[in-house]
Amino acid sequence: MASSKRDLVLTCARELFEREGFHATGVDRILDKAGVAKMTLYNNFGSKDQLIVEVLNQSSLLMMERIKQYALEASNDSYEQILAIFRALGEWYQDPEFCGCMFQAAVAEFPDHDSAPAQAALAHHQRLTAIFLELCQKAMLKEPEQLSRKLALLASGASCVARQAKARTPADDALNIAEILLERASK
Amino acid sequence: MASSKRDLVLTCARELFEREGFHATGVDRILDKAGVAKMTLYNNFGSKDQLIVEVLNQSSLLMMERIKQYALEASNDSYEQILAIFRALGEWYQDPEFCGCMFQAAVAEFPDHDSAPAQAALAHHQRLTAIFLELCQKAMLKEPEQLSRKLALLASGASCVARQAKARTPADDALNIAEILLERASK
DNA sequence: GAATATTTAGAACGACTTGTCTATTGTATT
DNA sequence: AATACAATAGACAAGTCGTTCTAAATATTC
Repeated sequence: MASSKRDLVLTCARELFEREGFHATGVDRILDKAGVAKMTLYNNFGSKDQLIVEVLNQSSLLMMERIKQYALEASNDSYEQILAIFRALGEWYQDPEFCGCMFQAAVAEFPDHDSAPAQAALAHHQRLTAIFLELCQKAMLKEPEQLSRKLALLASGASCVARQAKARTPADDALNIAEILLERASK
Repeated sequence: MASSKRDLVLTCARELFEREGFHATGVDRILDKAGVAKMTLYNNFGSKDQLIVEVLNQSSLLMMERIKQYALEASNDSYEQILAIFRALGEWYQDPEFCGCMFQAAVAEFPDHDSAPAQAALAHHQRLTAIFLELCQKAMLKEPEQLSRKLALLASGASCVARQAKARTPADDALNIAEILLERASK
């Protein structure tokens, strides 16, 4: 299969970028992990920068799918689905593989606002906000735009704190705040 | 003055680290900006890593002083002082010099949890939480520990989102949530 | 003013980086 | 079986990085 090597590189790169950062992860380490020659990487992606962008885009779509699926499995009620997303965050933070949100790392490592990684991170946050917005509207909650922005802010904050403290406490706190916000927006 | 050169390097390094990141900022760029020879840096700090740590520690203390002072100038009431801190965040994000919270960048660029920069960032977050805790206790708010954790989470989340979107909206949203939380904890 | 530190500019070093080139091996497809 | 393509290992170039060293110039102290 032609694309299997490509996907392999993509996956290995994502794991290393997550764990050790983008700049700190050399191309050679990705190659070692993937067991692939250097030219296969450069033939498929052109450059490390482009590989980073593709990893970010793939990760965002993957994460969105997982979030949506998790919400659907948790409940049929949009209100409950929103809370389920925050419970999912708690489980994510408890995962020993968890090393913080990749997109927060991307904006930190590529501070130029116009850089492709920074824009990919912005797009990711907007996608997350859009998911919340859709659920807020379905649940007939008041001021859904502002509320979805707040929920996305809570998720970002929880991920940010969890990266430092490596506990589920931030997710619990965020969930608790989300419950309060939803309750107020429902009556 | 012996320490003036040292402080100059410290300040220039902080500005460059903030704007362009730690790894992306080479030692030579710091020297150019400070107008200082290479050996003055290495005689004063020993290494770039140590310079980073000192920059982080200095920045944290500086930020804490500013926050406390801002709160004191805003009001005599602890309750109002908490809200004033979130209003200060909004002004900070509007500053054209704002490039995101330095400590969030530090944990992203030094993912190793035991690294000195990561620990400095953790200490910074704990200091911020401690300030909130003190104010919550003075204001006689319910469950001050949990509440101060939540407030710190809000501040982190707002900084995180503001770095991407570069607007005061996240600060306004965080302030709004904080108002809700304080109201609930006061009655 | 002499002696002692400090600071300077700049060369040099070794380790690392991304990316390219080449020559060889493996693998499909016809 | 033969041709076309993909992938391999590894050397290589070119550049950047942090760090050290040296020798001259400057500042500080006695």
